[in-house]
Amino acid sequence: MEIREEIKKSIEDALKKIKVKKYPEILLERPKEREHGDFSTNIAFSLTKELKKPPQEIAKRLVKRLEVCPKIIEKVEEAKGFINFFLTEELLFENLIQILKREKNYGRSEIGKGERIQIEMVSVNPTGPLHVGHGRGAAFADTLANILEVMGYQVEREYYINDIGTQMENLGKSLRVRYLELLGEKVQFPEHGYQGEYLIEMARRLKDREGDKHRKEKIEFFIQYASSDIIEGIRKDLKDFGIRIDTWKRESDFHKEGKVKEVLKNLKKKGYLYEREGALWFRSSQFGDEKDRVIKKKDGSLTYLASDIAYHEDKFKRNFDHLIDIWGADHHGYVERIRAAVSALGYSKETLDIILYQLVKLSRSGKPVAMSTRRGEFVTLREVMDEIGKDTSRFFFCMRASNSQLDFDLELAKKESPENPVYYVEYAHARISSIFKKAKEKKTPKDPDKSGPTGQVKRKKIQEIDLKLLHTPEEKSILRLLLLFPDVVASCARSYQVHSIPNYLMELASEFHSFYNKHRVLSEEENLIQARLALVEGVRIVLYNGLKLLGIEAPEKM
RNA sequence: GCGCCUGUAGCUCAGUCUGGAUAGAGCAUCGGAUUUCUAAUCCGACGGUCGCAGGUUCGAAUCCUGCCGGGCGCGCCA
Repeated sequence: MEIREEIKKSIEDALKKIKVKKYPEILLERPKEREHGDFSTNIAFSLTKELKKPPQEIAKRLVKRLEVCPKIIEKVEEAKGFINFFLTEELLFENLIQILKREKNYGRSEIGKGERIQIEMVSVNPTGPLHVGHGRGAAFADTLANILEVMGYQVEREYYINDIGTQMENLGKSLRVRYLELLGEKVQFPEHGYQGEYLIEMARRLKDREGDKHRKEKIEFFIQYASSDIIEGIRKDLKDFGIRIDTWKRESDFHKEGKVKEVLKNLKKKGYLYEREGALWFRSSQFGDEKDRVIKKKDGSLTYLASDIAYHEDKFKRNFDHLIDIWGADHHGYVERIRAAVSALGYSKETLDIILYQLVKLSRSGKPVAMSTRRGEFVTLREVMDEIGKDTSRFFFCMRASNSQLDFDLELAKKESPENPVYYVEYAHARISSIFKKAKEKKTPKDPDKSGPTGQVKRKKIQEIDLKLLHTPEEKSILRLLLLFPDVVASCARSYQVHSIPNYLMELASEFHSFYNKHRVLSEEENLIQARLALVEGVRIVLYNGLKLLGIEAPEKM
């Protein structure tokens, strides 16, 4: 990152020298072709209009005036109007040393400056177990949170529980019916009831434990029983899926504490509420929403919007620097009304970002798996975890951009074959660990420092290792890729995306496997062994750090 | 009907924000590689009118408009 800044600055200096004052932001991209260098800029193209010269000419003039630090840049060239920069070996070696020194901290940065970010994640209604789609949201949110933490933000992960309202009523009614059915009564199933198998099982557990003593119990009992049972299940699912939740907020608390009433009063005072057709409306259309929204129904009960507004106001009052809501795409109709509410309450829209993730299309060996929440037919996160495993599932969930649908083939994910990218990355890590194990065995008692695992590489004083011995194309490729890792993480943090991490790891694993096939680490030549051990240790550290961001274990052997 | 997301190789997708070099991977298919650190690996080949049509531009997968296909949502359900 410092390197990019350094190059940018030198370009700016050169621009000044040729007396160009106005220019767009200088973009450094990573060229597709190796011959085009490590970084390149198209700045000359953007100046053609102003200077009325062809890009080649502008680029040539710039190159002539460019003064770059020779420790970083070995060569600068003009090619078809582009300016290409080639990094020095020295820099690549220095970076490897940094990786070995910083280990788990390689890739970290202080860009976040300790700013506080609150992430609202998962927040599924406790009316049933988490399903695959929620798993994607959870894996995505958790990974993004990890990335932001590594970038120096203080992240608070929060789950908001809608534990009251119509849906809870329906849940309670449904459980009651299932319970009474088990006691042999014939009862009409509620119209909007939850038909899932899990409620029948829940009823059975209740009956097995406590018999028929709840036969005459009021609906509140069943709501209470069902929701706490489900919430416990959700907590356990998330925990086993490696998702950390720092704070659990309950909708009912906002009511109890009078915060919902308070926020309504506030909105009313500002003139953003009005009555029509017996209901109370929020004037959200005034803030960019398509239409106004009901906030209190004709029957006097409040909609979820009311408490959601109170919840968001509560977030603002807790003084976070940024707020991020991560929702399933099926909630996108909700985005504008929440943003409207934020504006209406007088808070900055910029502080709140709402990220939507698209749904998961589940299949098995290419055949789609039908899902319907209404009929209670869905594949739960628990089932996926049991069948596929936490790590593989998390990798798949984070592999695709969040705003495109995710195809998830259960059979493919389960396969331990080349079709499955997860093993490919893990295998690279395991192979490296295995090299170190071997190296340790080779160690002779007379000369314990000659070769060995990480500890030995470090003890031997990294500076003494002759990294210049790493000169093959495969080794160079790896060194260049390692240099990119901090950039990849930073770019994820900027764009609130995570899929570049798995993609990067696959690329790094691929470069490593190529190297491994062509060259031997534990060769005859002691200095070369040391240099290569340092190199693969660098790869191992980066693979480890990347997998860690995804919440995945890095296996020592497979 | 309206709104959001999406359409790139046989399949799954990067690349689109910030327009640039012959459009990249993986899988599948075909052909090869291991007496040596894990073959869950490697090397090579094949494969694309970037949904379609216009427009802007020296230059468009990328920006604009229209159309077509897929997903999701659409006033007192969440």
